Amino acid sequence: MKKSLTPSLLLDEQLCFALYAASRRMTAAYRPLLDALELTYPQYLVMLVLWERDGLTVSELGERLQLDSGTLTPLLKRLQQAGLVGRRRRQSDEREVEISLTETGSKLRERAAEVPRCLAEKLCMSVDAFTHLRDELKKLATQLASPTDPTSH
Amino acid sequence: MKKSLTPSLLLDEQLCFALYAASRRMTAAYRPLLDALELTYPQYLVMLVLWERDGLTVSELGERLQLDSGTLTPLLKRLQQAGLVGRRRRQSDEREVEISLTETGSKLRERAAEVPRCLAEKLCMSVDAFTHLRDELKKLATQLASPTDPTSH
DNA sequence: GAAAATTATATTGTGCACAATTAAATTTGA
DNA sequence: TCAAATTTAATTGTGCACAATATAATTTTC
Repeated sequence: MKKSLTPSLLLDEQLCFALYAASRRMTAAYRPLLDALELTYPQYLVMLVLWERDGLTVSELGERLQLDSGTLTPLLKRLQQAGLVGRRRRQSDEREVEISLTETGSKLRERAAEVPRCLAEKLCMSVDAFTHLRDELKKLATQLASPTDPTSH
Repeated sequence: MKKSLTPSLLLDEQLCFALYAASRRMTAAYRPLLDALELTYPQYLVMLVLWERDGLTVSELGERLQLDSGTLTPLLKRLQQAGLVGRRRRQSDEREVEISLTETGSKLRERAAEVPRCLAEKLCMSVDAFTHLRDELKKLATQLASPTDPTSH
């Protein structure tokens, strides 16, 4: 069984494309469920973070989700427009903008609780396979995030 | 060792977020390499397809990459602007637009050959691990693409 | 305590993604 | 044959991503 050591340019052999395609499929699978909550997928992720810990700043949210202010600022303004979050400058440091759940935003969590359940059903995966794949992806992301280290060969 | 059977809303437990974050990291890892070729990541994917088989229509490219014409049309116009591809209506069916590599586009393949090599180096993964993760992601995408089947429980 | 450096968010611009609609060419079928 | 249905791209509009820059507040340093 030959294993190529010279990485090819064939689309179907690329890890990057499998990842890219799977990620878009995942977002598409969430879409009908999130439509019911009137959330986009990235907005849903922001809400997940806030449901865990309310009152984070924009940069704290960005650190958690690995998104910058150019993405988050307009997204958060849309969530504010939708009445799900409030935004106000911190007294202690006026540069920071604190994002807080409104009562509506807080209550949305109950309706969101079934979203992961619906997805899990669609996945038809064992808990072990789910956990393993998730952790492999986390390792991959960590590896990709590390600056190229020329000492490692 | 307890394994939760009730899917949680915690960000770090989500497969979807691990996938989303890893995919963006992967694109970010390609960016410096593709900048040298003056290609974006989706443009690179289109080139991979064309290097395998030239003269595909827009919809054939879309089928391969799972992208629609709203994404591909402007992207292909930019590749045309960059002198990498040509676009012309087919004589046999004027509805179809055939995308063909220019000589410049064709030659770019040689410079692109080192891109997967650079990435492979950064990944620090065995060929087996690489192949396994890639195939797991393909299976995941397939599973997510299937219409929800209520008979499956 | 004021200038310089740093930090945090916002703004601008480009390029995807994708839904929805439109337009044009081709195929089908009564 | 010719009207209806289908197919294929293109267009339009919204919402991310992210680089680059701007703006404003705070901290540091002298």
